[in-house]
Amino acid sequence: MDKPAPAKRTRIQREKRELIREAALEVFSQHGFRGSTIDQIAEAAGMSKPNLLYYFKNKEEIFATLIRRLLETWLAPLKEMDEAGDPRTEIRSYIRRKIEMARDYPRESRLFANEILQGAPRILPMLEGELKALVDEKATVIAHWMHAGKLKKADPYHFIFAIWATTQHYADFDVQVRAVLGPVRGGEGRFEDAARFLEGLFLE
Amino acid sequence: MDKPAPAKRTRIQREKRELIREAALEVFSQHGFRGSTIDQIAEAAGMSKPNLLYYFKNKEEIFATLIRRLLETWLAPLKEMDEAGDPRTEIRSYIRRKIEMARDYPRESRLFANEILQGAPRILPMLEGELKALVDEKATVIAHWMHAGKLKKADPYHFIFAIWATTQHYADFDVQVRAVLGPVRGGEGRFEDAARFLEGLFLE
DNA sequence: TTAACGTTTGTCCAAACGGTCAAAATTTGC
DNA sequence: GCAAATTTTGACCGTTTGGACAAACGTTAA
Repeated sequence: MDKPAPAKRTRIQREKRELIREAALEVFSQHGFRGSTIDQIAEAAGMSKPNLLYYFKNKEEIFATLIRRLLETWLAPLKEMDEAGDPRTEIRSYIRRKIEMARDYPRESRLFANEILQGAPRILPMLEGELKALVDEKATVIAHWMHAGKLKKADPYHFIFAIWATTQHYADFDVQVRAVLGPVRGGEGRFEDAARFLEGLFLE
Repeated sequence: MDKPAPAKRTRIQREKRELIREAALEVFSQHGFRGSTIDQIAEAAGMSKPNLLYYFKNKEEIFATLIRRLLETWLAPLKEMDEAGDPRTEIRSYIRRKIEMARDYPRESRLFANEILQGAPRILPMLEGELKALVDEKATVIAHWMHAGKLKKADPYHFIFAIWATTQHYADFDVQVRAVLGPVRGGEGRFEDAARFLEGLFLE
């Protein structure tokens, strides 16, 4: 009789919850939190609203689990940046991974952008905690690389911001990018073009 | 007895409409279109909902006038880029202007970002028309500068995208930037730091 | 077979929302 | 000073929305 509150989930619960998350990602990333309705998500997941609410307590909770998972995905590429590796190779790989994410997971990128735009009401603590700590660490690494003459000297924090901004731009502002590039240059190749351009920009 | 449909507006109408636009910018830029209510805007403007609706037919129309004005502001800095000027000076000025806009008009930037994120439902034609035309023109100018050896060679379209992305990042992702930089480096000086970094990035 | 448990649905509700309207209050032009 | 025009307000309406609930349906394992 209990709602699925504890972690002991049945097979159906695991499947349906995943189905709902997928549908919610689709809807939330297109319309934002307040712009999305439970009905829309339920329909996208192929079930009725009360049925959906059997699996998630409320709209907020669906969004919360989505954001929680998103942050993992989001921090992963930066975490992989290895102090022991070759600086230029590491930066190049990081840019590549970020551009691939913009291409393959644009919905996640937009969801994240949406949340930050609204002032990050639900993830501010994580930005000030986990994210800041990670960036502090990697900024130090980058600073060392620059000091050793392996990279052009610059502010490592703004260097990271610039990589974030430029790569995510191709997911978040995709409509604008395609509108400006037109049907020819705005085709599938645009991500490869972008990657090449960004490598040149950030690595001389 | 007529609603303010024609252009002949009274003093009060001009003042109140401006007041509403200001309030609407505040609210829309924080919550997006669907996340904002007429009541919120009315309260921010210090008037009742029916009173607000005396000046604007509906929510959509408030948003429309805001977006229309926004696009002017938005294209202005790029328009000012002068083929006859010194390339490096022109680019530097453009970056400066964009960073100043991120600092002084973050609400406009967020409103714009919000609209694009949702797929630009209301301004797609303008992106494909006016904006594309302007970028095409300026990309040609930049390409000439690069060809003449005045700037490092790169794809001029992605060059422009990168300037947009990095500068607007400081308005749209301000919360994140401040969270990561912390209270010390995240103070007022962050825009100046950003400007210096970006000049270095884009001009060698 | 059947009892217990898990899942799904139809119905319903209260609050929030966009927007209308007529009447009251105020301002303006003569 | 007054009539006409403009501005403001309170009350109201239909719709959408998030969410509750009990009843019905399905599954599983003793």
